[in-house]
Amino acid sequence: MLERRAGEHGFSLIQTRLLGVLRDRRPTINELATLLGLNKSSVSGLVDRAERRGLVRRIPSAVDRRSVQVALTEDGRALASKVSARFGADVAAMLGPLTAADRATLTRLLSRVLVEHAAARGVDMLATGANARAGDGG
Amino acid sequence: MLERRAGEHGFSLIQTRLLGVLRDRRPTINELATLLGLNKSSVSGLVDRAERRGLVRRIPSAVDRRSVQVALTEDGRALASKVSARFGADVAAMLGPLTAADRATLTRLLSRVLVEHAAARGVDMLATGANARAGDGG
DNA sequence: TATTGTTATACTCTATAACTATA
DNA sequence: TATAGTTATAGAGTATAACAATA
Repeated sequence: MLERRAGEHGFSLIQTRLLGVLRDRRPTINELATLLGLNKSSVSGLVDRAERRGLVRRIPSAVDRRSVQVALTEDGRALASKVSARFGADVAAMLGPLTAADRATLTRLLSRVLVEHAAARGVDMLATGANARAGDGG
Repeated sequence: MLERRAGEHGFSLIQTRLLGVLRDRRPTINELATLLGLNKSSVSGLVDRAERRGLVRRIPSAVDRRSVQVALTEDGRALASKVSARFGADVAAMLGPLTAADRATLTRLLSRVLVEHAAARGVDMLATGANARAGDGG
């Protein structure tokens, strides 16, 4: 569903993940590669294409002249918010048939599965707040 | 997780979906395009690459000489089974932390959400048996 | 005329390896 | 020497449009 919503705005799942990751970070290319699980050269091209569309920009690092920081533009932030909101509405609609009590149960069980799955891989989802955001690539 | 398991055997998610779809069907290129949600020219290339690896073969249709049927080879079937089994084990391990009762509850609630979501799009999951198979592209 | 599948073309996405600028 | 990022290259995956063969 996220991919379909992104497609409505003419961009891909990985571009959506890029925008999502940048909503609360200003990472370097290397950090982005780790966050997205990609090679740094892949990220370089990804950022090129997003920059060409005016969604992100490269900011030279003040402390290390080899390095750049990648940040959302206003257009990029607006697009990320719109796609995220629509995706959230999709999920809400999908859960509509359940009673409120069943939705609460489902949320509790799934959260536990996901948190423990992440913990088994050394990621503390409760600490980062990643569990509260949709489409952030985490 | 499915993509990661597929990657262990050197192939992609879409190739895995192709093999999964072919486990109980022998569709034409056009039918595959509908099943996978792709353009027929994309499917033509997809089948080319799978055929080059010996995983599928093209069988000329007996009734329409324009048409071909795509079928798994023995190698393709073995690979599909192996990836499917590993993915099933991944899911089982992920649900391990839950009690048996919680697993049953989660299964019941998720099944209902998915079945109704499919029904809203005109797909009867209970009739096709698609709900009983992992990695079949449905 | 219409349909099936392939091919030509163009673009995104991905990785590896080589490169540059800086550290 | 080591690291950050880019570029060259190669390949998969995708769509559109044009095409050949068949219906």
